[in-house]
Amino acid sequence: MHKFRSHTCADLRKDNVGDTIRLSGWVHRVRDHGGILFIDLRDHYGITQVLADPDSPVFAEVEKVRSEWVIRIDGKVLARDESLVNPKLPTGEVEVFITDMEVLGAAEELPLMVFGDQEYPEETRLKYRYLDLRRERDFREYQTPIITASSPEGARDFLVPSRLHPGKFYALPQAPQQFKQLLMVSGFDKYFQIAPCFRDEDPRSDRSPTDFYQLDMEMSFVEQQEIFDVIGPVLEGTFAEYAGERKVDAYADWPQISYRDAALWYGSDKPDLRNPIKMQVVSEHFAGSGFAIFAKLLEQEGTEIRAIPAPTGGSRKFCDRMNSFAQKEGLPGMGYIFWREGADGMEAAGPLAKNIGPERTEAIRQQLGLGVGDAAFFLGGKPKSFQRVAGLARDVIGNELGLTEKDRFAFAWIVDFPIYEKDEETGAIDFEHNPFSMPQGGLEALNGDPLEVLGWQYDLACNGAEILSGAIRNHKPEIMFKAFEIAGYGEDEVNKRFGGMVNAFKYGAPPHGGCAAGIDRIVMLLAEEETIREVVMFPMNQRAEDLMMGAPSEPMNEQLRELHLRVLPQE
RNA sequence: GCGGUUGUAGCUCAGUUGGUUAGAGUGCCGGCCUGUCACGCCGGAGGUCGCGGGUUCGAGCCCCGUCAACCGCGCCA
Repeated sequence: MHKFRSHTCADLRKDNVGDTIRLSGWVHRVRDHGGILFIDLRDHYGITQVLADPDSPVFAEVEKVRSEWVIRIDGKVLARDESLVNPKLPTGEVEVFITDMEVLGAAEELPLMVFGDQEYPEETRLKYRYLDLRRERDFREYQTPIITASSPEGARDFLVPSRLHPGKFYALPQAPQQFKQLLMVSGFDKYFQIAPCFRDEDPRSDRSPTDFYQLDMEMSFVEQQEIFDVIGPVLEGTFAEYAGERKVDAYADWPQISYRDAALWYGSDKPDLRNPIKMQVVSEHFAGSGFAIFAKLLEQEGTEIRAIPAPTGGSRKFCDRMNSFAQKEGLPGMGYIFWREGADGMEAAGPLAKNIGPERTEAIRQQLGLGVGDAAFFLGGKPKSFQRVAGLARDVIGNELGLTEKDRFAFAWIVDFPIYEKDEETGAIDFEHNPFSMPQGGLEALNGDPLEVLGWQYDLACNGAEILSGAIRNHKPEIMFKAFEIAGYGEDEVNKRFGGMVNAFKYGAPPHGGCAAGIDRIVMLLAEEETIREVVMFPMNQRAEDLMMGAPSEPMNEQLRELHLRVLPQE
């Protein structure tokens, strides 16, 4: 017989009754009745109830077993009496009478219970990840990080010192970006990879601090829409596969929204379209009105008043709560109007309505299409100053009023991103996203106002998260040099940083484009988890530390000597 | 780098207005129990209240500092 098992803990059925078998696994749960003792024995595949009584030659040893010990048992498969069948277990019609037992691995008192639904703080779960992982089942695929080569992408590199070239460093690739573009230049036409990406940036709850995976693809001789038509159905199918009862919007219905419109309507470049609220510009109703704060504001250049309609939000309590929400987020406040049933029919309430008078208030109501029981919130200033908070407020309003649909995956392509942005403090022009995108209008467009130039560049948003981004690439060296020049990088600098790729473009590069989807983030959405750590096998904590392995750690002196490195003491 | 929240038994948590010996559940140890499947019943052990300082007759609770975890901003596809 096999040293550890003849069957897994999910195998045994009525057909096996009478068989002598061998199982190995973890002690999931012990129920000791004195004269009879039950153990739920667990392995990766399932659970089988095994038992012993004083007739078993190893009864005394079985009594000593505790949770999470690893044991091997030999025994005889018995049918359970009909009244004793456990319908919760696939193996519930049988049980195994223990005739021999070996302790393969005892366990100390556990810092974290594998059994049950008790929740544990993340620090505990990460430090004892191997125990935490025992609590989950049904894994189908495993991934571990793979270190490959280097490629600058805009984020901070992870550096790896070179032993053979003292003073030089490798870097881990932030994305396979340049390599896949080089493959297009080679003529391979279509490429995909599930690619590890390494970035040394400060963590967020939805962003792994060191490495993550992308479903990466690239195609030659295509335009933006063709890329959508390839990756869209793949993602729709992927979501549908794992969505269960939840609704997945059909690819054909995914809207394409310009970056500018997304900012205006949703206050975000990754809008959650499960929420039906769409913001609108209502400046005209406040210009020269009796509400001095907004009226004065509008005299400055580049300012706007925007409204967030809130159907069914028409109570003072709710409106005040949203106002203090805005204040908590650092704005002076958020004005509001709400409409209620008055003595002579509908009346508008709230301080704003009094200030601007009934005619302007009514014009706003009509523009926003609101009625009795509804409310609207107003934010003013330069859009950049309040847009983010407006987007957050839209989320909160949608959720609190129950307007945002649950159990649905809603997608939106965000297109027409500007290529450049202006630094508010220094006034310098820099790339808004990565520098590899083709400007709409080509070289000619770069001769005008850089801030007006849009790129063939796009994201895909799902339920308020960015799950994919991509572009038609800039494959023409002369356009590339010009694009970098506008951002303040000379030819030398471009050659130094992206020389390999720019050089390749000189030898017959096809037009090409592609995208990369964030796999970890997609899994996070499907699993409805709030943090990326829940869907990563061995995650780092919020400070980019591996609590289980104790990484990062100090190197040994000999390692440093070999690498010709010396560590400077911290300031 | 900045801001917020949290830190009490192995683990998850409660702890009132500052007042006697800091509690519960679970786990652990001992006893009882032959049909449980979150088994049940009885008993017991287990505490640097994150750490340091201060206020007070008296601090888990108030104040200051510090450390750690998490969340957010800056940063970043």
